[in-house]
Amino acid sequence: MQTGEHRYQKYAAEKGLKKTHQRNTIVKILFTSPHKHYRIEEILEKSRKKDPTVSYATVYRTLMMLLDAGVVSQRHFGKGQSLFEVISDHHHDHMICNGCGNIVEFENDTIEKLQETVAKKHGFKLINHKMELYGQCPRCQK
Amino acid sequence: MQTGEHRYQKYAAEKGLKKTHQRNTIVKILFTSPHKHYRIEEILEKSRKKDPTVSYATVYRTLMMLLDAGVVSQRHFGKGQSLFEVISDHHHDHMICNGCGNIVEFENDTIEKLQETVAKKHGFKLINHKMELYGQCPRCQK
DNA sequence: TCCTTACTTGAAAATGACTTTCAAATTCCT
DNA sequence: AGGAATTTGAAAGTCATTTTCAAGTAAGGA
Repeated sequence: MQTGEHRYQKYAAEKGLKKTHQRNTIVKILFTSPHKHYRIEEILEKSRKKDPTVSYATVYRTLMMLLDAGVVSQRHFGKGQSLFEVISDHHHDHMICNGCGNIVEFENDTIEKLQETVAKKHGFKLINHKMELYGQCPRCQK
Repeated sequence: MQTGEHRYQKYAAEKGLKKTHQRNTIVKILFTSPHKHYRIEEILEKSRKKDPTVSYATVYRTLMMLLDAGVVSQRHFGKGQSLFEVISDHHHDHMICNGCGNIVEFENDTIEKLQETVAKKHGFKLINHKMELYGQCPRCQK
């Protein structure tokens, strides 16, 4: 199995990317707290605590690079900014609370299989999918 | 069963909306060719053929009104402009071709039920969901 | 029909979230 | 150290909406 860090290193070597303090800082932040959905601004803030010279543009560019490297994925839940998350080994979908915005990850193999079935029925070759459930979390139901 | 036209009329009456030529034109276009996914620009063009005074702002505002009235829904497939479609009586999800951008609608009750199960397992009250399958349509696979 | 008031409209300016540009600063190979 | 190739931050540019505002209509009453 390959970790995201691993994949990033390989990608950087292949592309001949130079090691810069800013990029290291940003990447490290992503890898040391995975399983979270970050806005660009959030990553920028965290990065600046370690290296005040990091700019929005560099966070943005680093994220684009990591997307291309297949290390992170980008999501748009509802409106507003998009969120980035480090891709882990297990695929999952999201359930979002309309109230507090909290995001729960889940996986359901049966649904995955049915999606494949639906695609086949229409002659599609399924590449990827997006499934988001919106509702009220237990706390926000009161 | 209530048609979209019906729901719009009711909403307009409740809100005391005035009948204007522009709004009538826009709404009629939506209702006379349902089951399609329109960009704002597309609706604007079609409207202008019937009434050249229709502006982008009015199409936009009419769409927002219809969204609020529960007559149309708004979608963002990938990047770019969002699409609007008249809500029909049967719920459905979408399968989009990465090649030609063609959109196929489908429904799958089993998946719907499983989504409900997932939500319940996490204590969520499910309000709505988004499911999009991306892939290659038969034609684009060659 | 004529008023009056509230609702609408079109054009243009404003907004929000990215994206790209460009000159200055770094990295890294020799 | 020297120099070419990358990177960077700040600022300008894009794109798709969203809002503003002054002028233009419906619609209910006089």
